[in-house]
Amino acid sequence: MSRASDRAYAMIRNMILSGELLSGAKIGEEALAEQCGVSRTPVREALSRLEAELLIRRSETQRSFVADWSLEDVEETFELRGLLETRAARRAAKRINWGQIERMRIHNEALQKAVAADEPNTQLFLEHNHHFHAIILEASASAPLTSMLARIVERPIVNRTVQNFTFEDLQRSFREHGELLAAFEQHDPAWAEAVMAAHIRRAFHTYANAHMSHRISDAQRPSDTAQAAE
Amino acid sequence: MSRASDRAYAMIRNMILSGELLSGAKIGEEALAEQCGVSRTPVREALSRLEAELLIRRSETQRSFVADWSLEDVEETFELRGLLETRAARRAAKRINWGQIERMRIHNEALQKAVAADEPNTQLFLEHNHHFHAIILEASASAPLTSMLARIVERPIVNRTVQNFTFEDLQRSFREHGELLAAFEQHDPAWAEAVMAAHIRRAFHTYANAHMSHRISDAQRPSDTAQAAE
DNA sequence: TCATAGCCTAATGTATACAATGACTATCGG
DNA sequence: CCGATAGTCATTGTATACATTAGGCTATGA
Repeated sequence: MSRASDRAYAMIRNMILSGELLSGAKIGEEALAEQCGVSRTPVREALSRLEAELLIRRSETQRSFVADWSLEDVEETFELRGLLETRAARRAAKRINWGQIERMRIHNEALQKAVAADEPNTQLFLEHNHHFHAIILEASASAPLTSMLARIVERPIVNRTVQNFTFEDLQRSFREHGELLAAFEQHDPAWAEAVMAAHIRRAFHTYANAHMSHRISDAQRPSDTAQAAE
Repeated sequence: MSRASDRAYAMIRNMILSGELLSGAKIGEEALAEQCGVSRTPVREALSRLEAELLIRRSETQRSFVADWSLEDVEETFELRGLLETRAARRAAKRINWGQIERMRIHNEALQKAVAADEPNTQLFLEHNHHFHAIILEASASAPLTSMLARIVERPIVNRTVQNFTFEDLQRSFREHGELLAAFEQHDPAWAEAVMAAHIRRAFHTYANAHMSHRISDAQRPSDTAQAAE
């Protein structure tokens, strides 16, 4: 992959998710290029990607702004994600093989260890969580579905959500993954679908609750959360 | 909007959909730039968009190829589109206002006139069809949903499909739109959803049938559209 | 004092030149 | 004769300079 444009993408996304760039703030290509230490060309490419992920909004005249997500937008996004991941789970349940299940199991255990340690490693949790869900997509064997879920919005939202997870939330996530695995072992599409639906719906409520209570403190502290690029 | 990159986008998409560029064919930026009469910069932007729409596939090493869609991929895409448009219809039924319904009605009548004339104007049909569905999205009042449906795949597929529509197909499409309007007038989400689901499902079968019967003749004639000299 | 028009500034769109990287080929050694 | 390696060619990635366009600011007139 291209080094400069990826760095730019990661840095800008980081700025947005960490709150360094406020919602609705105007974004200048030149300024970003300087901050990222690259030219405008890769910055423009990064902005395109971020726009596709809905992290950036463009005015009629092509000026870029940080997208301002209402809670309704976030809920709708969760529901769309639910729609698609649910479908992926159903397809995967029919097609998944032993090797894939085993890989999922490994990631799920690693994911639990990451947060069970004395010092929970959220970053590592996200890493394994991502792989876990990626294998489901792989097993769903649908290029259009994969492309849709891979590109749009989901991950930023997931990441933001997990920042707000408590220890119990993380444990519950781990258990729900276990149930998914059971459904996959049985190759039971209906079960897998249902578990996935609940999994994502719960995540939304966790997000919503945390969002409500943290909203004020978020505005006050400039945020220290680091974000991993792909 | 940017003139050059839009032209490039339109031209390249056209080449792909018309079959001038064969499935799996390698795409060179330089060559395309020359054909489109623009520099590589807007071509690169166009390729990004086309990649997001899954009309172009990129190798691990970033070389571009025309995507080769299996019938299964197309079906899956139709189902995903159905999932999303169905949802949009449901939301729209609750929120749509009289003005929007009226605009839809106008487009639907124009759309019928376009193909009822002595010489059916498919292009015009598509234009009004697009507006008709765009108003539903507008009425659904969901930014994430709109973005998802607007960007990904749908339109190219729709266009390819309509190429295969017979006169009766087009008339039926018109009538189904009418039924959608009735559901919207009643603000009946369940009805709107059901009609939309049927509308899209029928479109898929029309596509599939036409695809089947044309497949052989397609394979036999080596494509009468010349490949550009290099 | 307010509104409008024109200029000026700043930001985006495009072209081109250059750098880096992958692919292909030819030659040399086994 | 086959395979591997190195060198060359083609293609993509990045930077920069230039064109174009939107938006704001100021000045002038009513």
